[in-house]
Amino acid sequence: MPPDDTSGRRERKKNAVRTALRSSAVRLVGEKGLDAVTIEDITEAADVSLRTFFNYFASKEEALTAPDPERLARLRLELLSRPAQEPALVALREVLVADATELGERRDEWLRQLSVCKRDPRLLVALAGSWTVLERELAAALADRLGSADDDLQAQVAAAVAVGALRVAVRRWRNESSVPLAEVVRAGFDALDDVRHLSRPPARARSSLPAGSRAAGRSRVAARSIAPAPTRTDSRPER
Amino acid sequence: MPPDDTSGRRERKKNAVRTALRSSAVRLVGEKGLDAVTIEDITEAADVSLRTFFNYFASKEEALTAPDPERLARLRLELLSRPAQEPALVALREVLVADATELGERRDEWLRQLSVCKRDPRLLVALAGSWTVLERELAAALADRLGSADDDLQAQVAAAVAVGALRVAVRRWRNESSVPLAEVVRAGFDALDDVRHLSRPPARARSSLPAGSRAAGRSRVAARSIAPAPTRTDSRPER
DNA sequence: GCAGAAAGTTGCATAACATGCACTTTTGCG
DNA sequence: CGCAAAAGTGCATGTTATGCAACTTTCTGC
Repeated sequence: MPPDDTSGRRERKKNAVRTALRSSAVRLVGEKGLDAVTIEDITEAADVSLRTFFNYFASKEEALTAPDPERLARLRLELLSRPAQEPALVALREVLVADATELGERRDEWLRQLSVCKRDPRLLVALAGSWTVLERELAAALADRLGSADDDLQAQVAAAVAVGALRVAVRRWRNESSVPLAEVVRAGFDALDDVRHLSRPPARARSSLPAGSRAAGRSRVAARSIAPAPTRTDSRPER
Repeated sequence: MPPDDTSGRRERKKNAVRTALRSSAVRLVGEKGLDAVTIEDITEAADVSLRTFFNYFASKEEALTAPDPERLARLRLELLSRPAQEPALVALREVLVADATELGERRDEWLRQLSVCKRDPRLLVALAGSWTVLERELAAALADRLGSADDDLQAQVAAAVAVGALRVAVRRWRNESSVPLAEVVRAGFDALDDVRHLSRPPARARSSLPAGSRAAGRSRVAARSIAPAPTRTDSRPER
């Protein structure tokens, strides 16, 4: 059995190379656009050979979107360390909000990465793939936490719902980046709270409800975005 | 301004070519595996030139996963024709269950497509992309329905949640294909119903609740899957 | 119906992508 | 130190993907 694997020169160097490739990719593509940057450009910026790139990523798109393995491992641990009787969505919310807080420290880096992905349909697909990686990781961790089978329906749906809220929140944050990411994420879960009642009239009909209790702790971004919607012009498949 | 576009020889031929390419792709990749089939193989089977392939799809993966534009348009119309005061998730549920019923007629075709996608990580990413296409379409339709802006947070979260449930349901159906797809989808929304309460203890602790009311209409697939979970061996990024 | 416009198909050329293989260098460990 | 495992590299090769310039089919108005 291979030893710990965490810490050690080898592991550190590997992370360094991955990070170098990823950040070089983000920077270059941000400057020139996806198609104007070759993988070779990226490897030269990161000072490794072209061939080495494919030891880390299978494509340019993956380099720009794949979630950090270390972050996934951290999320998994955080989730497992939540109190066992805590409802799944609460645990997910807290873990993801905490994660968003940490990510907020690299705010500009993330914003640029997101805006880069927004531009190219290929990157949107790749980004969708990376969300499902996160989702699977969370679902597996949840199943562990509940001691249930790995394909627990509850766990999968809970993870899907949470990641859905997160995804929408992040998409919104990309436009409203003045607000801390963590707040937007929490607002996303709040919106989830609104939508979750199958048998309730749509949002606009609820303004007459007692607003104090539930709406108390909500962040200001839960309100409708100010940015005018970019008019939908196409409905083509994807790219 | 271009005329109607629906019906007419041109449009019919285009659909025929797209269908031919897609089904050839599914068949060949199902037989030989993704990497053993070149795009040229697919175009020869569909009896068009290699160059024509790229008039329809940007990649092999897209040919195997992109949602049918006609189906998207139909879903949009169905959603818009639901009663205006109906809660978003109810409308989504009914539309998607109805869609699943129609899709159930091409049961084997869909099952093969799904099992093909399951095998290759690239296809899983592409599939994730196609889910988000569906999600965006539904979110836009919902926003229309509510008369709100195109980036309505409620609509986006509702669509994300619904597609999440659908996605998990379809994933499950791939293993439990003896049950009609529509039932599994409905069960997915039922599971959503369980998960949606942020402040409630996890599923296993709720067995003492009055079971009759909510659980009455639930399909039998809502129970834990029989199939033993394929043990998670890796947690690598994606491919 | 017919002429022109618009849309779709095709072949060609070309650069980038992606992978297998063999080889070298680095790292970890006794 | 010396060996084994892991990572990096160069090379060869087939595939993918796109722009461009024909050519063909379909559509529209007259």
